[in-house]
Amino acid sequence: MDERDMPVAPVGATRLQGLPSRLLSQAATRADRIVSEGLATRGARKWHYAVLASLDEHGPASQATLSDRAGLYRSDLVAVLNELEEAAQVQRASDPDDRRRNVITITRKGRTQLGRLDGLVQRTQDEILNPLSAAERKELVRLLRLLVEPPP
Amino acid sequence: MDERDMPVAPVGATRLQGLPSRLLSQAATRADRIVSEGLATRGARKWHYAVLASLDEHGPASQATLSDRAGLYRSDLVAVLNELEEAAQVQRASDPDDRRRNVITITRKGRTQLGRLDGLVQRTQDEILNPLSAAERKELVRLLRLLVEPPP
DNA sequence: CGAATGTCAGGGGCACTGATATCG
DNA sequence: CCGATATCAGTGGCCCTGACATTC
Repeated sequence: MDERDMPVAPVGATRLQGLPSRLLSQAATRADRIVSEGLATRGARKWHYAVLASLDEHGPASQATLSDRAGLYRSDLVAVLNELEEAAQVQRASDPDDRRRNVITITRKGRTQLGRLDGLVQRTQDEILNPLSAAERKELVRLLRLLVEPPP
Repeated sequence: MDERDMPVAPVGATRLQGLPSRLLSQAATRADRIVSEGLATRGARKWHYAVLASLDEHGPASQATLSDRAGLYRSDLVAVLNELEEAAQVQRASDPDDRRRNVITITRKGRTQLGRLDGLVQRTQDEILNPLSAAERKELVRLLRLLVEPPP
C-alpha cells in the first residue's frame, strides 16, 4: 500500500459500509438491475410489468386509480400506457360515464405477455435473494414492509 | 368504491405488494429522500458525504481509489470533487510521484462540514429505521449485507 | 507498446413538480 | 366555482458507457 493511502483513522470505523440507507440503496440498485435485464429480454420495463399485473389483479381502472395501485406518478403513467397500448397489451377507452377518465383494460395480448413476465420476474427474485435462506427471505420481506408501510 | 373499480380477481393475490425487488426499491427511495432532504439543509448530497467520510477514514487518495472506496463512478466523481473543491472542503493536487494522478485531501473546512453531516445522517437513519426495534435493525443490516456482498 | 488516470459527452430510467385544458 | 382527470414540459440526481489525451 502506498504511504499516501495509509489510513489516518481506525480502519474498522467505516461509517459508510454499515449505513442502512446506503445498504438499502445498493441492494435496491442491484435488484433493479437484475429485474430490468430480465424484463428487457421481453421488451418490458418494471412499470410495464407493474401496470399489467395491477390490471390483471384488480380489473380495469382509470389512470388515476391505476397510478395509485401501481405506485407511479400519473404523469409517468401516460408514457407507459402509450407503450403498452402500442403493443396492444392494454386498451385505452374514454369512459362514457365520466368523460374526464379513460378506462384501461388489459387485452389478451397483455395477459399473454404478463404470463411470460410472471415466471421471469419470479426467477429474478430468486437470483436476488440467492444468498438468503427461506426464513431469511421471509424476514427480510417482513422488515421491508415495516419500513415501507409503517403500521397504524 | 365505484363499480368500475371493483376487483375482478381475488384481492389477496397481489403479486406486487410482496415482491422483494419492489420493496427494496420503495424502501431505498424513501430512505434516499430522507437522507437527501437532510443533507440538502447543509448544501450537500449523498456523494459529498460519502467522499468526505471516505477521505476522513482512509486518508488522502487518488480519484481512482476514492472512486472505488466511495462506490461511485470515476466520471461522476469529477463533478462531486469540483463542488467540494469549490467549497474548500477538499484539496486537489497533482501527484508529483505520478503525474497522471491527483491527490485528494480533506481540508479543515471539510472536516468541519463532515462533523455536521455525521450527526445529521445519524438522525436520518433513526428516522428511516423508526418502525423497527433495535434487534430488527441489526438483522436488517445483516441481511442487506448478505445481498450486497455475497460471502465467498 | 499496453495499462492506468482524469475528464467530458451523452443516454436512459426514474422521482418529482408544475402548468394546462377538459369535464363533473 | 371547486375539484378531479389526463396530458405535457421540464428538472435533478443517479447509473452507466464510451471516447480521449496524458502519463506510467
